[in-house]
Amino acid sequence: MDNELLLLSVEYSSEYGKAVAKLYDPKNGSIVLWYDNKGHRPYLLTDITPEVIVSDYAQVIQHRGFDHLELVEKYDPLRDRNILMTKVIATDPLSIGRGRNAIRDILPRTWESRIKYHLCYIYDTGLIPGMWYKLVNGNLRLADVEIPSNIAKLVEKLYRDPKTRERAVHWAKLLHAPIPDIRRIAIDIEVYTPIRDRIPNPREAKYQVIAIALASSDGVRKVMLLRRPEAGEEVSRLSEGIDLEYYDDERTMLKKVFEIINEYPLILTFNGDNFDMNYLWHRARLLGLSDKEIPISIVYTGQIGQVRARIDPGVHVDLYHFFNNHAMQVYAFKSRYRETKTLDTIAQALLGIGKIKLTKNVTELSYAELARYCYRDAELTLKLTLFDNSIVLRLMILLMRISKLPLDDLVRTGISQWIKNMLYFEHRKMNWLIPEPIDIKRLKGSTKTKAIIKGKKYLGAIVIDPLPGVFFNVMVVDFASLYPSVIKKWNISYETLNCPHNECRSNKIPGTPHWICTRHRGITSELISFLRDFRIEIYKPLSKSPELDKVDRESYEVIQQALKVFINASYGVFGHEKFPLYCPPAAECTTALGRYAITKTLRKAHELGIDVLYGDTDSLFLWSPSPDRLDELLKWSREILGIDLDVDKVYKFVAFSGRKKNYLGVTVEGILDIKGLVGKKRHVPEFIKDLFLQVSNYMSKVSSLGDLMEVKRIIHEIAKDSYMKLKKRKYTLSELAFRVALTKDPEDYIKSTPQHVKAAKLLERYGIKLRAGDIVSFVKVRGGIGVKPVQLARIDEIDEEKYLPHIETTFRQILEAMGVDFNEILGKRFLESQLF
DNA sequence: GCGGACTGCTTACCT
DNA sequence: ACAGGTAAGCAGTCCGCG
Repeated sequence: MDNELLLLSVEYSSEYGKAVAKLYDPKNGSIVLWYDNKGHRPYLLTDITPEVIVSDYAQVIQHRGFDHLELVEKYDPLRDRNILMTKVIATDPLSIGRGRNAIRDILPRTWESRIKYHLCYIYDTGLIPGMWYKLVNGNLRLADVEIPSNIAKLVEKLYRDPKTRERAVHWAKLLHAPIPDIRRIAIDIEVYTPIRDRIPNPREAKYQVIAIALASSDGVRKVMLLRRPEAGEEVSRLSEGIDLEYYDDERTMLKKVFEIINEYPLILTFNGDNFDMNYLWHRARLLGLSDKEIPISIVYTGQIGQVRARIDPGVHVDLYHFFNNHAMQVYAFKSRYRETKTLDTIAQALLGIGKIKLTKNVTELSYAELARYCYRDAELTLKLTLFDNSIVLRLMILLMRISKLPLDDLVRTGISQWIKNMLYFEHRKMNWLIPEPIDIKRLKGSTKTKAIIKGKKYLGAIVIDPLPGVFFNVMVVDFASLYPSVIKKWNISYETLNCPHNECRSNKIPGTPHWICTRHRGITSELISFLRDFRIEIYKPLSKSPELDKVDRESYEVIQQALKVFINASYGVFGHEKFPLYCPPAAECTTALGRYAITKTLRKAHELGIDVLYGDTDSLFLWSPSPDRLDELLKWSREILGIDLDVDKVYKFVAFSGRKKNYLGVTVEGILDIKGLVGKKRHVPEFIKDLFLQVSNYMSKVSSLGDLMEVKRIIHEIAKDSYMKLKKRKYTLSELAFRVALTKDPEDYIKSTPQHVKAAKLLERYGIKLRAGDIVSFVKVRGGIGVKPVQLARIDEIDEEKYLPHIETTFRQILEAMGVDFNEILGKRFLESQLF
């Protein structure tokens, strides 16, 4: 790895008027800047010929940013033909498409004119963020990557066609290039505020920065403090080994922190875009520092209120955005921090430590207290990238390589941007014209199936009605990555769907009137195939292989996770109207084929005499299938259907309540698996969850029908007990609280006012304002509007009767699975006699 | 004016 | 700013009722 540099980011330097690459040099842990040296310029494409531009659109030529015109040939994937287009080249990105009179707005039709310049530069140069480069004669050259022999063999086996194999090898290199542990520093600031609980406005930056904490991967543990007489005694070092530096002058302190920022390739913050970096920039300006002295620049993105703090020469990684990415929460971190998204909750979930709890305002803290508090935040921010062998940073680098996005863009955008960029990169690589959404819409038509849910665009998956009851020895088989597999096998892509060739029209997708191209391989189909194959055939098995050592298994696991993020969203984006390659009929075909696969398999199972108890989208629950027949079914699926069907789980028993997406099972390993039962839902009161947990524990020990009878008795006991406790007010308010999330701000509920919103509005009268995303804790009370937020309720106001139906449904779901009526266990009469 | 039947809204979940 | 399908509880409305 001599002299190799890792590409972290590509940006447009308005100072130099050209693209600049930011590369990481692991030798000294610093940033190397590289400026474009080929005179690459921003441009757009149009179908207007140069002659007509000159004659009819002279404003283009006269535009202050106009450079020149070129005629280029492009492949138009929607019409399957090569076309000539005019490339209008400008001197700067703004002239192409920002502000009044941009060239984009002069011409009637343009293509590729909304692509950010720095991304356009990546597509044209083929630079891959996250990869290693060498500086050769002033140019960046991709460093070669050695693929381990076991992987190379697998790739060779999977891909026979030489051209495809070459592409596969390229992907393998992306995934296998070494990942360095990048030197980084986390920053957190505290600001003086005269009013308690009021967050200072960074745009005004009216108050002093009183503390700046720094925690770095190379051992910096420091807090810079502004001298304030009221903050008590000056300590130079905290017992935890944190150095404290005192400054009389805020301006000097900021200059010092900027010097430190300048030295690091990666600057980590938690919400630094909106607060810390934003505040520092405005404050530094207010204190008279010049732009040259401030390594931060504030970029207002298109969206209102969305601010981005750029740092030079390093890269600013705001972890708040990354950890709020839905895909990361669901796939990579298994919903370990689903509800709230503060530094405290995320750190608590992933690191096991939270923020320091304050009882006073930061302004009232002593130097030591303030430093400790502030440092903890910086430390947590740093540790979020250090835990599990820097898994978060490793994941980011892999995601950069797959998406081709610079690190700063990657951490701030969601999966649809990642997939978009990956596909755009591929289009440009093959000299394909990137289609405009309107053209896809016009040429591909609309969806033809009817969704079950009102307001949805097309029919989705099938859920088989479960047979209520308890079943022993249940085997769950499922298709490995059903939708991506379908997309691969049936060549689904926006351009292959309803393609312009007459001979393809008969290649219908079952259950739809759509057809798929037989001439060409679809671009999205091929790309998703690679990601799918690499995950399913290579990295997932290897990550579990006992023959490999722990370090290898772990690194394969990260690769597997990174691929999963893309694969799992690969179908959904085509049904998402904001996705620039939005193509709902393509998504419709994918689900149609998913239904086709599951129904065919269901039929085959029947033929083989296997009882199917339940199924959802891509899975079937088989009741005690004989090994021969099971094997035959799996083989049939692979050979005839062409999709891998595998055994996913084996249950000792499963209890189906008769409702869809609602069952409880215990695996042969003794793991309790609960799906969709209310007792598990986040919002139900703690005391009900606890009752449910008690029953679940007994359930997990069940191994015979006799045991089930015992469970019935226990449910009776637990329920009776709970009624008594409820009546005697033995539960605390907190145990009785429902915890429901606001999906919008309270005032935005127009059509109806749900209970949690009523509670939130009551709270508002006491000056506690809840917003979208916050969780409202409320209890049910007698009189008034029937609910009160826990903060305002008293235990004697509780309306016990309103809790009974909730206890009932919780147990009913379990009891109905056992074929027992709830009233049989605890009849209504019992309740009336006992309770009221 | 009141209650049951119904629809619609909202949330949390499943794949 | 990935998708659709399902369960549950409550809000709001309609309708019939001398």
